[in-house]
Amino acid sequence: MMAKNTQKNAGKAKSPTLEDVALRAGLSPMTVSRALNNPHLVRALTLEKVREAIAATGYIPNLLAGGLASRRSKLIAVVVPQINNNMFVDTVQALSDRLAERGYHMLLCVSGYTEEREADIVSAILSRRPEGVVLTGIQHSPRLKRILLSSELPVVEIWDLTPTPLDMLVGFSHERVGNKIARYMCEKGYKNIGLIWTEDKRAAVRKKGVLDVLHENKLDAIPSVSVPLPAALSKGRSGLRQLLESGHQIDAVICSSDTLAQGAIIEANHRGLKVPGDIAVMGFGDLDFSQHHSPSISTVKIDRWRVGIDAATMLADKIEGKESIDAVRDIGFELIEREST
Amino acid sequence: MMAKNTQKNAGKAKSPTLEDVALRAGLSPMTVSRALNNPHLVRALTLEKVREAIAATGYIPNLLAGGLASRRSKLIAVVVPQINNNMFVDTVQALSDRLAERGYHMLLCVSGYTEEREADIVSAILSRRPEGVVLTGIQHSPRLKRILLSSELPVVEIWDLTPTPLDMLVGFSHERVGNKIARYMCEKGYKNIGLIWTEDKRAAVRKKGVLDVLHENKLDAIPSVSVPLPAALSKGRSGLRQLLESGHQIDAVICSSDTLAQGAIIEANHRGLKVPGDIAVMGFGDLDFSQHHSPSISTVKIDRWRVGIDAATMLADKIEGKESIDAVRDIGFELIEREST
DNA sequence: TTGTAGGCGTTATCAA
DNA sequence: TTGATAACGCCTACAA
Repeated sequence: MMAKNTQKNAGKAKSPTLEDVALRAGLSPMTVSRALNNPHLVRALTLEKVREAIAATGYIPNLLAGGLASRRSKLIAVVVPQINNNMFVDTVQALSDRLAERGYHMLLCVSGYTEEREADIVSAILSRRPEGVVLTGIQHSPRLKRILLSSELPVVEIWDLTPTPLDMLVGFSHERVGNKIARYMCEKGYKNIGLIWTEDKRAAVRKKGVLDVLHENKLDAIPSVSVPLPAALSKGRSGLRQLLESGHQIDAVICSSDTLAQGAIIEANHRGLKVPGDIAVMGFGDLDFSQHHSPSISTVKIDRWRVGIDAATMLADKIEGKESIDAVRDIGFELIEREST
Repeated sequence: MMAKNTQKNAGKAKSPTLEDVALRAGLSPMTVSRALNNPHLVRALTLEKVREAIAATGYIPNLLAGGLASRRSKLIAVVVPQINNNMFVDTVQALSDRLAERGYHMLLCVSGYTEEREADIVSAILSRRPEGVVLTGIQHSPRLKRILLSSELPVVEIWDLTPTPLDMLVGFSHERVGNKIARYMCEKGYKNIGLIWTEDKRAAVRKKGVLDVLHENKLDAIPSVSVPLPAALSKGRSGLRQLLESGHQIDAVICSSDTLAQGAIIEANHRGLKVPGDIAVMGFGDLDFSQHHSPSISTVKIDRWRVGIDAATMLADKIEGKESIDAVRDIGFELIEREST
């Protein structure tokens, strides 16, 4: 297959361009471009020639050039604190899938849990000229807010709720989740409740929601163990151990995630304590295993998939000028009672 | 802040360009570009002027333009069958981290488990002109191989092993994993072994590795339950149930993943069977929970993090002309004996 | 150490 | 329905 390169760079086999295709098809580059991007503006026969020429040359469009000229990168930046987190990962996958359907590619960035790093990462990623940004949470550094606002990019914040998002939002109220869990535990009659909690901000809001309601119900001085991120089964075990060995009487523990809850249950069983007979365990997240664990784990279910789908859809719609009705979407949550409580 | 736009587009506030920065700094665009990309070629005072002008204009480089001109996109395409898989997700995170350190961004694509879709996705992503590609596994469609080979891009295949990779590779031998597991189980004296296995290709190779050795040891007609992807705790439970109810005598089960193993253990306990007393359980992957489960789960550990780190490093090195010694890196694996066997 | 000229591969725009 | 022309914003190569 002879390379039909222009004279100048006879050496390096550069990948074929629109011009190469046009030459081969006996058309102008513009017509080929049109055939690719607006086929309905091109005669069927021409389309056919273009198809043939593309196949023959092995042409692959250059979206760097295309994006530069059209000012449409078809790129969405997605920023999450970490990928290897059971809660986020389903959302990311949903985002990726739906964005692909809509013709966008996903640039995935990991920000860790500090606002400064998030700001650095987003400002770096803006040089790719993404057409939209997905941010996790509603807490961002002032610098990041400024950059994003002045960029006028569509932004979706996910996994939290506020009446005043940067732009759009899909999430739920962590405080209300906490309230609901606490109310439920009180109604079940638990009197000596302990907490095993990770240290991130959203979890802290859920904790506040829990404590507020417990206090309303005259339950004070709630023993609480704080464990570092990431939430892991081992920390659920050590958390319960600490709680029990602190000398408090405990008839129930509320955990900031199902993973911790699973750890607590395993530790309880290991010590010969029955769940929920001797000690009840409540989780959060409704992870895959919670339903099928033994005992099955009471928890709060978040539609993680929907968060991703909605975020991608809202973004794509806004980019394409289809203004959707709601800029703030509360997807709610559902408390699921199972065997562990 | 007056916009110093050129006359033509007085309307839309376009984001500032190198030229805007240059004007403000009283320099040429080229010098500003140099200050950004090769600061050591620029006088300190000039550098300072540039910094000031960038801050004042709020300049954000345009990597679409930069990439087009320099033919360096600083983009790496990463293709995995699914993100929400406990095995891949750590590797992806490691990839993302290390690539960021090296100055690359990650374009993450989900291919599912079919070769055709993988080929479609990669050929689409090539239009972003990535400088390297990470592919999961060593099975690819002929079309994809052709495209990749003719693109002359650095490619790293991960999570499997072959003496003849497309380009570079970091992984391990699934067959040898299977061999080792089977040998171990035989040495422990288990005679009535059942299998609970998912259906993906790499798992199938491990299964073959297991069966080969079992047959060598005169263990034939191994009862085996096949479960659909994704591996989930529930399928471990139902898998064991099927195995037990099929009428076979079972003193041990080997599972294609720790998640299935955990499910099997839970099901066993649920039925009043002791693990490993009545039935031993072997997993694969050494997931987070395996060590802290009760009983702790015997498994094979893969350094998932290292796969990502190495893949990113090999790619970056190759792109930057630092040829590394080994194009094929076998990271091996480690059988970890724990309580469940 | 800095600047000039030209081109990277595509698309918007307008003309034919 | 197709084509010519001029950007898009930056960098390579070379000149000063």
